[in-house]
Amino acid sequence: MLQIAYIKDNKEAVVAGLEKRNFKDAAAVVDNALEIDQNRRNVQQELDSVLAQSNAMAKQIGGLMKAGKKEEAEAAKAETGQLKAKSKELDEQLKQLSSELDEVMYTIPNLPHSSVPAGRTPEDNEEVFKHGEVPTLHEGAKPHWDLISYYDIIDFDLGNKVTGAGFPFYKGKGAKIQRALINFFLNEAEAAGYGEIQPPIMINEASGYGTGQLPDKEGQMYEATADKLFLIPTAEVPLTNMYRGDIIKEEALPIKHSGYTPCFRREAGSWGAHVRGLNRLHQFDKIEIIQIRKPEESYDALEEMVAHVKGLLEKLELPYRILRLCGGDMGFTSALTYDFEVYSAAQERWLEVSSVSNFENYQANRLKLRYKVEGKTQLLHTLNGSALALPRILASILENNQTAEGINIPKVLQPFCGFDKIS
RNA sequence: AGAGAGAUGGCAGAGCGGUCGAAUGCGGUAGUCUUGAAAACUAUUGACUGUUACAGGUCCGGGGGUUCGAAUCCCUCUCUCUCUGCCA
Repeated sequence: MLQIAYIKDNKEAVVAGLEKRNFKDAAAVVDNALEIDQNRRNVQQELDSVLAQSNAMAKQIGGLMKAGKKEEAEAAKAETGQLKAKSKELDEQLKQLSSELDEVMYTIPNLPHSSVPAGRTPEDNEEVFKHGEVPTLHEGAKPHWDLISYYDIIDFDLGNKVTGAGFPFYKGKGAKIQRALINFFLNEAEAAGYGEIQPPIMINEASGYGTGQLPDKEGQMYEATADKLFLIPTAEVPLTNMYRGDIIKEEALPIKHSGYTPCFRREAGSWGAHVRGLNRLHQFDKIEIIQIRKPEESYDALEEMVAHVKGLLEKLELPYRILRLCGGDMGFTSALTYDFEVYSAAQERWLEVSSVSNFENYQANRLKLRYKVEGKTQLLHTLNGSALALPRILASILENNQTAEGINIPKVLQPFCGFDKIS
């Protein structure tokens, strides 16, 4: 979340930033937060002075007891009753105000970076880069959902039977190409300096709050209610929460990790042609990369991550474009997001395969993730990106590389697969 | 899953109702000595909040209670360890 002190000092910029995001009633929400904060501080100060008084009294009584002056001690005791009542009352007010402030602060999204275009919908996103040729497909080319059943490599019906919609089985060469993609992506990440992590795929509530899935988006996660654990929607959650509450030593920076995990998303309320086949699943595999950076380095790190993802797509020989998301389309916690989209030739549309974001200190503030500069603790910046999510990559490989004789496997994947064609 | 023990500063570990934000050791930082390093010695070394600055306040796993006063007593939750059971 944002820091209230920052809002206090930069009120106008904050309101302007929120408006760029089309955040409703920005000025009123900000004013409300500042007012609650002011009240909170007033109560805090009053409470502090009451506590200071009773601490002093208690010490005095202690001294008197030691000196054996029983009567004086008893007299002093009698005086403390009022202070006690007062502090209890103030303490309750303080708790009330603090939780009110938290509630408001949790509803305020991150401020967009200056380069973020204004806008409301995906149409307002700005295309900043494009690469590769859209292939011309042979007569009778099919979308991937037809290809996978024709070649019997991914089975949705079986998934329906055993689990439910959106939980497919990968079979034979389908399973092998998954494994190949995972290895390829992890190796590439390792080579780019991202230390490989295999994190848990369930997280507790505190972690959900840390990266911003909670308190708002619990409906997006599968929950194991008996233990109050959640299946992760992305490896970002465990990878970033590794450092929750930490004060990082400066020499340990930058921190760079990769992690492969299955990801689970309930995707409540999505259906239709655009979510057919591999386009949207409840369980899918993804390699995530994250960075934890000093504030002044975070935008260079973002570019570095963008370059990494570009490299992956180019090695896979997929046509892609990069969008800078507009204020209205950006995630709640992000300051700047680049989406990567791969062209899917048979569906004749762009599919989002990666989202690379700088959260600046928005997540770090919730996480209390800091480092020390010249003796002072300062919030770090967190970044993450998909590198990459498998299903749509697989969809476009299948669609773009299909021929009348079968589907060609991209060269870089062949050593991992052990075959060069699905036929 | 059952029984027992425990949770204290970066780490180890004392404290078990009053001046304890917390002994001591290790580690870290700075200095003295040294050509340099090591050793030794000296000093310093937690976080949060707050103030222009000082002051003040909070934090000894989390939450609640008893008390004038709690790291210390009570309740509760969570976690860890040991033994037994089960198990990839």
